[in-house]
Amino acid sequence: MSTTWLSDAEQTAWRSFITTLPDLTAAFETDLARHGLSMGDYEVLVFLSEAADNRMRMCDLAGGLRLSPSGLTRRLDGLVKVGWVERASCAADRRVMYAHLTPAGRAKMEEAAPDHVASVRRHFLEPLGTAGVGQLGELFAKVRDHLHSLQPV
Amino acid sequence: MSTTWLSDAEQTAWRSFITTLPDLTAAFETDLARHGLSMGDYEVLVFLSEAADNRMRMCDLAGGLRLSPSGLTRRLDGLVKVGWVERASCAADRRVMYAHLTPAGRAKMEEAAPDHVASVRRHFLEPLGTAGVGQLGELFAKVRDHLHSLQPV
DNA sequence: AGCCAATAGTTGTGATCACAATGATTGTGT
DNA sequence: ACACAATCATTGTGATCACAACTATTGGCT
Repeated sequence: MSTTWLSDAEQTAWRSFITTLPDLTAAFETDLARHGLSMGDYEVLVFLSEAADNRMRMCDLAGGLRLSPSGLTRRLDGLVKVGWVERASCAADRRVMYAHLTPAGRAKMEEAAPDHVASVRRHFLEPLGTAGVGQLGELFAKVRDHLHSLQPV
Repeated sequence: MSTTWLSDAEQTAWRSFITTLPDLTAAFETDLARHGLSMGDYEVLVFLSEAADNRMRMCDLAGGLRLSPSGLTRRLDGLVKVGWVERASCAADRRVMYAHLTPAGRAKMEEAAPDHVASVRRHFLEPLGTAGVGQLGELFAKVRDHLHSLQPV
């Protein structure tokens, strides 16, 4: 039925989703803060650590992180200041700046990653259960595909 | 298995979840912006419209919205400025300020709500399918209960 | 070659939010 | 009655982010 309102089942599902999200991300942020990292910082390190040569162009990184160009510029400022990332210009295209993970950045990343994984497991995956994890993956894959089909990247 | 890393199934589930979320909320924000509302504003109106006498104490509202007291104060400033909410002091306890939904605020809320519901349905519930909606509700209810059992409100 | 649109990154500005400090009021314990 | 802790809301300050404007560079088109 496609009325203007939600059915009871839809209502409870939507509410449990939308009310749980802030608490869930707050739990992740709190756990990561013990390493002096925000989730935003951590995700930058993850992207760079998985990239070829531990570096990415700013625009690609911004796209992957769903950050605006200016947002990434300022986020990187912080990471550069503490020495986990450095900027490197590109000889082939002088418009381009690379964000490059430093050894210190990689060390910080490897220090924090196990705790973060444990945090995700403890606050999220574990309560879902093995079957629930599989369901969750399928559900959000559907949502993602639907979003991308409407608003192609 | 509780290793330091995620299994493939966990990995794909977690990634599809964490990468879809920003796009999903962006879709909701975009749709709501057609009414001049942010999701934050909209949720304030929802809470007040469902409260007794269309009003709530600031501290209760902040708790419900998962906002800090200062965050709510500033968010309310904006809503008061456009006339959708007004502040009212409490005779019984003069520390307390009520946030009170105005008729204009209720009208704005009733104008935007059907579109927002349609947005939620279109971007989220519909791709999930009927069975998926039920699964989602159960999954996040488990996560919520787990979070609250660890960090009681 | 030369013009011009497209791309890459930064900076100015304003919005949103949290933390800490402050002021005002309430309630509790003695 | 009175002191003191707790509660409620706001303000000062700083962090994060997006949008718009800007500079620099590149690549396509004539």
